[in-house]
Amino acid sequence: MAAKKTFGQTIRDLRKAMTPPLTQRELAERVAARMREEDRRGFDFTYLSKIENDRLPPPSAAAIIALAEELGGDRDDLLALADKAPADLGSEMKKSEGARTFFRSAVNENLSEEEWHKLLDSLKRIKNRREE
Amino acid sequence: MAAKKTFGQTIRDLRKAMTPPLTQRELAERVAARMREEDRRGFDFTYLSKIENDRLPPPSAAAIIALAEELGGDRDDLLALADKAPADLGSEMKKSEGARTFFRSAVNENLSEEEWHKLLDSLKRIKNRREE
DNA sequence: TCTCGTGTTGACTCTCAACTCAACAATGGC
DNA sequence: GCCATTGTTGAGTTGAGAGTCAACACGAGA
Repeated sequence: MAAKKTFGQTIRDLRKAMTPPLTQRELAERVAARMREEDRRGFDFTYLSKIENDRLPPPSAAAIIALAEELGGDRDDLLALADKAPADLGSEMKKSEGARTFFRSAVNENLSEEEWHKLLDSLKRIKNRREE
Repeated sequence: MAAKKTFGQTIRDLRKAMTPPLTQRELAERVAARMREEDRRGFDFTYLSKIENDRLPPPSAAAIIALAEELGGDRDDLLALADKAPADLGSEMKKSEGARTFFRSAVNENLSEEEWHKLLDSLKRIKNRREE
């Protein structure tokens, strides 16, 4: 099994794999432009440099999503690499009573990996039903 | 349907319903004692006062749990009232790859209340299957 | 009336995440 | 050799969350 790439390495590889390759300045500029529409935070190329070298932890979820969009990477994969799950949970839980109830029950049940997998299947079925 | 009590009102009512009723100073002191074992933060009675009057948002999850324990309230109910994720959700996410994957997908799908409800049904079915 | 216990308030502090800024180093074309 | 582009680094900033502290208000009893 190949050693898992770090978040920073992954971003750097994606950036260089673009045609044409982007510089840190270009990428950071584009990500910043995307982010300013949704969020109030910026994204400086020097920050990107540190992230690519894993000298700082991965950026905010908003920044990761903007990166994924600019680089054509998979947004979920990048979020997972950055271990950002609990952050997004908060906002979803605020919006949705159903989400709160569900997660409280799920955690209380102490599910196994297999059972989480079954739930994921249920989710996929719900999603497909919607798209029909 | 009775109007939902705020977090602050709920805490105040629980505090006064104790036998004997606690003062803000007493309760805050006990909560602080409990918290210092787990956490590094304190809990001042003037902070409690503001919380009971809903002049500040509910405290940290650790403080809410300590409050629930001192007051004999239901910990998950209080957490839900405060719009906080269940306390152990964070650790659940760290432990379980399946939980992370499921959660990421669920949040990205932006589910409706009804869809969350369907998921809860799936969860119940899984749980029942286990108990047979 | 004094003061004790209890509750309230405004201003301040502390910490952390998520960045920004100024300066400098390395590399490659001219 | 010069300088333009690209990347790196340490120090500093900013905003939000989670409280703390000093001071004051108010009613009940001695």
